[in-house]
Amino acid sequence: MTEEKQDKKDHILEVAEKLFAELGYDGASTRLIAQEAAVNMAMLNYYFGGKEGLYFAIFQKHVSEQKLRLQNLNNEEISSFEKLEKCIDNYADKMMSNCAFQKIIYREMSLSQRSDINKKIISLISQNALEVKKIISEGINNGSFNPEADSDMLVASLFGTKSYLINAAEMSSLLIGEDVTDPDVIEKTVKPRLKNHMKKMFSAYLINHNGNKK
Amino acid sequence: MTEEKQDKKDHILEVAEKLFAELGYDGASTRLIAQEAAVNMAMLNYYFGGKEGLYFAIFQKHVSEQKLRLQNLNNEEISSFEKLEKCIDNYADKMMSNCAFQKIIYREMSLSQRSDINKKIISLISQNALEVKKIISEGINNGSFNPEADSDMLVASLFGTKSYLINAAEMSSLLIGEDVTDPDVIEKTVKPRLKNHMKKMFSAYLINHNGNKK
DNA sequence: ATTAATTAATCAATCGATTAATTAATTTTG
DNA sequence: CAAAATTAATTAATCGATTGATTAATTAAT
Repeated sequence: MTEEKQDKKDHILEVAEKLFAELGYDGASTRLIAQEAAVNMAMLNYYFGGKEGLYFAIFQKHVSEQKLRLQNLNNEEISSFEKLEKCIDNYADKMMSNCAFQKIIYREMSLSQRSDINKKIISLISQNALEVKKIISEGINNGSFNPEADSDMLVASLFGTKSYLINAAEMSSLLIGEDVTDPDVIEKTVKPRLKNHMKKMFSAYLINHNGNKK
Repeated sequence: MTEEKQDKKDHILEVAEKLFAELGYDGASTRLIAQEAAVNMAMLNYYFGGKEGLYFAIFQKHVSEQKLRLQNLNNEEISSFEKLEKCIDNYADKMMSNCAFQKIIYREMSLSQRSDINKKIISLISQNALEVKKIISEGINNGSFNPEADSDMLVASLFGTKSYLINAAEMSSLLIGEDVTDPDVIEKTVKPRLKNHMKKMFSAYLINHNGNKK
């Protein structure tokens, strides 16, 4: 029964995440979430203590999942650029599985409310961002990367490009000429193009930087 | 009196834009907007026909303002990269004046509601995005840009980097080590670094692309 | 005198949350 | 092991608060 109960909670979390991503925090009413998850509205409060608790639980889930992943990368003995390539692949690969959550995150981050949630987001995302920054800084320090490179802006470009593709999906679709919310298109078009683009561009800027005369 | 009335309407629009950016559409109640703008709540409906009308009016204002600006760029007889540099400067310079509106735009674009507003946004933003894409495509076609470059992804990187800095301001502040919502910091630090970063990176990738052996 | 602008009070609708009642599951006990 | 007792899970109905919008009355402008 504990397993069934957990399945039920997980199902609610899934439905809620999808609806929060589509409609926003206020737009996704508890009534709609309960209806869509086929549970009584009072169960949301019974399980999660309220709407905010449900919202929190979604973040908790992703935090714990992420902690498992984010460990044995920076230990490997490979070049700085190979590390960076792994980061690029990693974030591009999570494109589909994390799509809804990413929408929620960036939307929440752009709001000046719920500062407790905001702090949670920062501590969650900052791990990734600071890790990437560290890799770039290392590359600069050990002389393999362009010494003029701006590690902060590079992080902004890496994360910003992906978030633009996902959060501004309608614009991206217009640009690319295909529906970038279609899983097939993401897998066969967006992912490979994003990976290739980031690697080539970063490589040209960080490694083959022989055009700077000054 | 018509002038006074227009000033009043403009003032309401300013206050509303700020509050919508900070708190989101649902978070900014008409009561709060009216209070903050020091007008009676009923005036919002009297002037704009309702909350949605007020929201619409903000978009209308920016659309009409933009149409004035977006004309005599692509006519100039300068190199493709110089055009691209002008675009970079242009979007970086609008960073402060457009900050609140950009938050609203990207948040709205990531939501699956208000499709009428969404279309307005797409038609507004797509002009800029497609213009940049056109410049890059031209550069590729006339042989001055890296023929392997992905114009769509480059647009995503340009717009995505800026939107990351603004919409994920708390993350950016953590990265950079300064408060990127502070106008002084934007002017003296963020703007020049963003401009320099985008120009250098695009230059390395699009022009000095001699590291590709295949 | 007529229209426009502004106000305070109020409307119905929706929201998240809670209640009390009922059913299911689990534990205790004889 | 089975009946009773206790706890957990689930439901429908309802609560107060807040929302956007509207009204009727008042003031200002034409």
